[in-house]
Amino acid sequence: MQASDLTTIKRGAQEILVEEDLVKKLREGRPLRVKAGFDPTAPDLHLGHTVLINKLRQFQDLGHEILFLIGDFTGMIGDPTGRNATRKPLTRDEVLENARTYESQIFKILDPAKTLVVFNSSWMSEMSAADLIGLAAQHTVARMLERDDFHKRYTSGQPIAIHEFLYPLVQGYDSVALKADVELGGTDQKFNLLVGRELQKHYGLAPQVVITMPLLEGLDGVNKMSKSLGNAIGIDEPPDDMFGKLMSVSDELMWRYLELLSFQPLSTIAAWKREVAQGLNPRDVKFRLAGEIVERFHGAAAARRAHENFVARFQKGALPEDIPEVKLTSASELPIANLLKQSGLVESTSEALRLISQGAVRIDGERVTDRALHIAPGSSQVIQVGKRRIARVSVT
RNA sequence: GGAGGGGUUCCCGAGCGGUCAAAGGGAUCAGACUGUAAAUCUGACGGCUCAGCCUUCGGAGGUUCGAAUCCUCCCCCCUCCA
Repeated sequence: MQASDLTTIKRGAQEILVEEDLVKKLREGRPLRVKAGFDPTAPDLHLGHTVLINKLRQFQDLGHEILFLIGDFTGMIGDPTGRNATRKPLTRDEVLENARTYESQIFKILDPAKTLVVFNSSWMSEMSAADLIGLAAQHTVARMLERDDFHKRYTSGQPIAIHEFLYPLVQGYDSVALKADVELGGTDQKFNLLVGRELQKHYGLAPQVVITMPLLEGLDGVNKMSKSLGNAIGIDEPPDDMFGKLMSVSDELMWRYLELLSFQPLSTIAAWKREVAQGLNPRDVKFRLAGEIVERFHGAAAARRAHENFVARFQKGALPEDIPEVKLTSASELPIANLLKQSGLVESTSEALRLISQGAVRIDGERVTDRALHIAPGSSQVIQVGKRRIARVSVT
């Protein structure tokens, strides 16, 4: 083991439990079995998820073996206490379909040759009721209640279904079945990851090292990145959107993104920090960040084009290259507010009128000031609403 | 099974008979500025055939000139006791 290996592993990690164990395992000089578990639900990965995947990638680069575990067993049972009552158990086919989607997404970061995708149903569905009860006997209710969310729910009187206690045990048992040396997870997974350690000891294995990764903040810089909060950057997003969203990250948050998302060495990032302190525009560092990330998911050419488009559009105010075309039909003259709504540029005529009075609407570059403006059929023009909504609208 | 508390506009959360399309905060959007879709400041933020009108405060009825606010029934969530 090289001293630098440990530095690489520690980068960005929230916690390593227990670091001495990790050092010991690394010293053995064999490829370690590094596990990370994922839901079998339809993956729609965003950059927040890639923090963990990047860490897996670093392990690969150091010669270790990745066990990409898909938790299909629990997914196929379904979780009746889930907030969403309509949440249905997934079928075998859906799980396989989702697994394929995972692969297509994660292999933009991971090396397929060093990644083993495994399903926990392959050992869990073999388990008998007696085995399961035996597994459950390895843990006590009091210890389960130590988990923060269980504790909160219990003390505030919210229900906890029995099977919810089983989920951490199943996840922990996965580590037993896989003989994992290391397991990675988000900080929110700490408890479950530690259960894996306990269970491995019970089953006579060396306990895995637990590494927790921080949850990446979303574009707002406050909440964790999540699709439902609308502050996420999806890894399948078009290059221009991805680039623009990364540019919209605040100057402070940019450094966090660099630490957790960039593959640039920490020494390089430190050098950039010094440059900014000496007067370099933080925007230019953000360009580097945005360029690297877009390149990772879309390739170098797309990254270059996204950069050029961004400069043209937001620094020079040019129109984007691909303006969506909208065709409307109308027998008579169309009030501007209705035209905006029908073209999908705004959600309601009320919003349209509001935006016009705020000076946000432009037709062929000319600001619209007349709320009552009518557009005659047979015309075609480029309409902008704010900086980012734009369409070529023709009325026939 | 018994006793309480609560369901308000995207979210949190005020309001408790008229002045309520409903305070305040968050999110979002726009404008200004700029170094960028950073930061900051200002404004907007239910819908419509838009200086007017229509529909919202868990659901259905009712009282009243007038209800998010009062009454009745119903649905849902939570707490305590059993």
